[in-house]
Amino acid sequence: MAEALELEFIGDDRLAGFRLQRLEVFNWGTFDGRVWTLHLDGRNGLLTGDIGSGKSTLVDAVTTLLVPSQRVAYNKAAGADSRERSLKSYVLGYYKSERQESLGSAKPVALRDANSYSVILGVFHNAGYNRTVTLAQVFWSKEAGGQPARLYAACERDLSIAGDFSGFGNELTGLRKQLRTAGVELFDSFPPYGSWFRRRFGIDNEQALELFHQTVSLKSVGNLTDFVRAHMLEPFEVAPRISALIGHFEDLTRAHEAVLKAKRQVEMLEPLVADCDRYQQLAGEAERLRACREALRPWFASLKNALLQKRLTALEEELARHRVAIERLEEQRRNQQREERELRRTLAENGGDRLESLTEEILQQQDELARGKRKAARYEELVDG
DNA sequence: TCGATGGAATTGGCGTGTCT
DNA sequence: AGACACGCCAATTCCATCGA
Repeated sequence: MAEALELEFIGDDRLAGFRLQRLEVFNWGTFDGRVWTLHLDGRNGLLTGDIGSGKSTLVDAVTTLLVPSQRVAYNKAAGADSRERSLKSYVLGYYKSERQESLGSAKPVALRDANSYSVILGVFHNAGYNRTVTLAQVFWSKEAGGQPARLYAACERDLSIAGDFSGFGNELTGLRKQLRTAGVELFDSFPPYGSWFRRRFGIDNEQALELFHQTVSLKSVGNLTDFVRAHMLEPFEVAPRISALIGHFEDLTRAHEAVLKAKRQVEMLEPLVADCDRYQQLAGEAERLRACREALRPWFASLKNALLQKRLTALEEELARHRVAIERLEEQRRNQQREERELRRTLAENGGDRLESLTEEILQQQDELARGKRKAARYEELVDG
């Protein structure tokens, strides 16, 4: 059934942006038992085939890689009943229904059982920036009858199912370890996986993927206006938008008031700043003058010191001069003493003793004379009396 | 339109392996 | 031996879908 598919290339668009390079599926729907690869090399492709040959199965593989699971509705492209296709049906490989004789109800027949696992892998390449991103998802049955468990894997290089998603033994833990060692990012849920590849692909809006999903899986668009409204326009909530506008306006008003207040504050503070500057200048000046005043005493002391030194020198010179004068006078005195002694000696030698006795005699005669005069005067008085 | 339902995502607990 | 990362599991919450 799967072999009946054909892929032909139409046109050759400019290979800009991230484009699907290769799609690989393993145990996906009716693509059973080996790795099935679709080489697109980033070009547009036209998938043709008979009814039920697996066209939408491949398209759903791409959808599953890029769209969160709760959004995926596998029945859209096939236009079939919602119960016909599900993730479980792809993983287990339902290919027909068998009417059960005992119950009379239809039961799907699976290609695989719960012991197998499935891998879908897409390699995307951006020729403009030479970047490659591989997205892959691994599915396995956790419990019989339940929904398949899944592991999301993403890596910024070219991976393949044969090279990276096989040969790990029976346990999924081995696969986790193997992928982690190879530098592959693993995710347990879609949101982190989705944001990982959206960041790499440069898709900043989740709605873009929603639109992609809708356009991939829709066969016809009944009402274009509704379609555009539902999938291409952001939902527009008026009330919160208005309240946000009012809030924004109030914010602006508050900001304006804050600016005015700040301006007033600046105006009021500017003289203060000038005063502060003036104060600082005056304080510096006062400090400088104070230091000068402090320096006056030593300055004058040094001046006085210099003057005193000068005076000391002058006095020392004067002292020396006086010493010389004293010496000279001393010499003179000694000479005169010698002369005096010479004269005395000469005097004594030339009757000096006689002169002395004559002097004594003169003094005695003068005393005698005075006594006589006093007696005469007494006599006169008595006579008269 | 609304409640029921089921699946997906999230969160917290527990066990295990690895590294220091 | 203890700290830490990781995986697994169960309980809970969230969300989309379906049917009355």
